[in-house]
Amino acid sequence: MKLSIDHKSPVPLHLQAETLLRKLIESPEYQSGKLLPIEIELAQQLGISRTTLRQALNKLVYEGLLIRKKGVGTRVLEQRSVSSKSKNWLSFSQEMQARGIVTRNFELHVSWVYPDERLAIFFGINTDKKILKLVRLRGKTDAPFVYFESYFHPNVGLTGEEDFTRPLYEMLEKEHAVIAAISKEEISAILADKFIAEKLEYEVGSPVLLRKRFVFGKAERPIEYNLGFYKADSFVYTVESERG
Amino acid sequence: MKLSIDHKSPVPLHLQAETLLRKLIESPEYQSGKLLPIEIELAQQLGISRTTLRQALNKLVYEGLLIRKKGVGTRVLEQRSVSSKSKNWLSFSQEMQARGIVTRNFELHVSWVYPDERLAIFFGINTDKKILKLVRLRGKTDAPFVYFESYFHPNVGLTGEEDFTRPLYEMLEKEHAVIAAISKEEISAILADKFIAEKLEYEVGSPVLLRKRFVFGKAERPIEYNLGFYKADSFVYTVESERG
DNA sequence: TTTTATCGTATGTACTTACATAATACCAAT
DNA sequence: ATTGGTATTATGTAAGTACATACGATAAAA
Repeated sequence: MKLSIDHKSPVPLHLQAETLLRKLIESPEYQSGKLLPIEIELAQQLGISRTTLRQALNKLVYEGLLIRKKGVGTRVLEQRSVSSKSKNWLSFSQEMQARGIVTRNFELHVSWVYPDERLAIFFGINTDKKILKLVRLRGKTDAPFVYFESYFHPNVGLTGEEDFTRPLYEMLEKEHAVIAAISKEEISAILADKFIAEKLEYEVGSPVLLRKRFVFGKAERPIEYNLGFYKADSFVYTVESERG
Repeated sequence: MKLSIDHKSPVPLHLQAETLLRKLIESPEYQSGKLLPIEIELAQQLGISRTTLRQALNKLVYEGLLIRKKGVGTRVLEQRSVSSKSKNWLSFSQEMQARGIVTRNFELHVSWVYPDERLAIFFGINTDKKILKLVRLRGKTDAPFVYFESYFHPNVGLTGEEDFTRPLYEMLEKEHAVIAAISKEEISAILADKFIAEKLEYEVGSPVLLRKRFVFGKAERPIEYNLGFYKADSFVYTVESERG
């Protein structure tokens, strides 16, 4: 495999090295356990210093993709792969439909807001760039059980005039050619504060399942950040996993 | 705060710097958002080079504990809680070990009990057949954060005299030729009752993440039912999924 | 008062050099 | 065949230097 780095590129050398290393890691040759090229040789081959290369290597080692041994070399860490039923993760409406639950929107609000710092970091934008915020209160026909706040990366191209009653990712795909490919979620338990209690017709201090979802398109580009506040008595999150 | 590094120590300077930085990160002074000492000054103060200090800083930034801005400085990002990835589901000890979290058992009880009806159904046995119940209170070295109750199918062959301080599924595999192949989990939010609050050194009514795990061996034969009650302020459940 | 330009600050990138250390290979001695 | 010593190999640690760049503060201009 021809390895090269573009010294004229504005992309920092250590980041290009990282990208290249990730490709090596993915190749069957190194997946099999063969040692990667030694640091000195690879650095020379790429025309960068060993320090710069190690900067990239350090990150991959820390990420658990590579393992190094003094006097031996570097190789790809064997990873046990696991298939998970959450592989076909869905938008809310698709999820509820799959469970046979008829739902409806109680509230829907679209607005443009400045992201806070954490959100700006996730999207890789400045805090002075407005982004689209979508608020929905949803539930079964008789009562709401989840309050959503979604924020979208500007590059998704949403105008605010889209039909948000449709399944979200279906609409993104059809109208904006944006594919929601990866979802990373954090599930935690909190207590309903006054605001959430009011929205969910719930008591202050009652248990709420907070579901933070980071949605990425192709090439792990962030497209959506989604918060879901679920009445705990109306919602259980399920996950099924298998050992590789 | 007096900052110092032992230049005579066998511990690498960058690791000592990392440890020190973690203490700074934990202190209320910097938790509030105040900028850390600038790199040049801190390096000089510690008697190490800026490069060595940056090695430690890089790790903490990558870990999401710190955020840096050119021309501005470095400060603490909101500290992330303990999380679990279902992608590689593991026993508790393996999970924590993978995260570099040192844990210990605060309590461990083994007993034989009659299953209730739901449990009997899950195991496919009668309610008059005693099963092994394992109770553990676990956490970081300073305080517990999760209370476990586990029940095992009689066919697993547990005697009650096993070493339950070892990683559970490893022990099952080695001593009973039982492979934990599939895990199905239900995550929900509840409030700490008197019993759980007492165990977790928590306040009654505080949020708790309840994690019910159904573990199956080969051919989907049930082998374990596990309840985990996690202090919500100490635990976030994470899931990563990809569209098929 | 607002806008623009400039400057200072602190981090980011990159390199070179030097030495330490763990693992392995090889060879000699038994 | 086994054991112990040595050399080689590749990573690990550390320092110092130089310059680039983003951010915020300040002053000048409009």
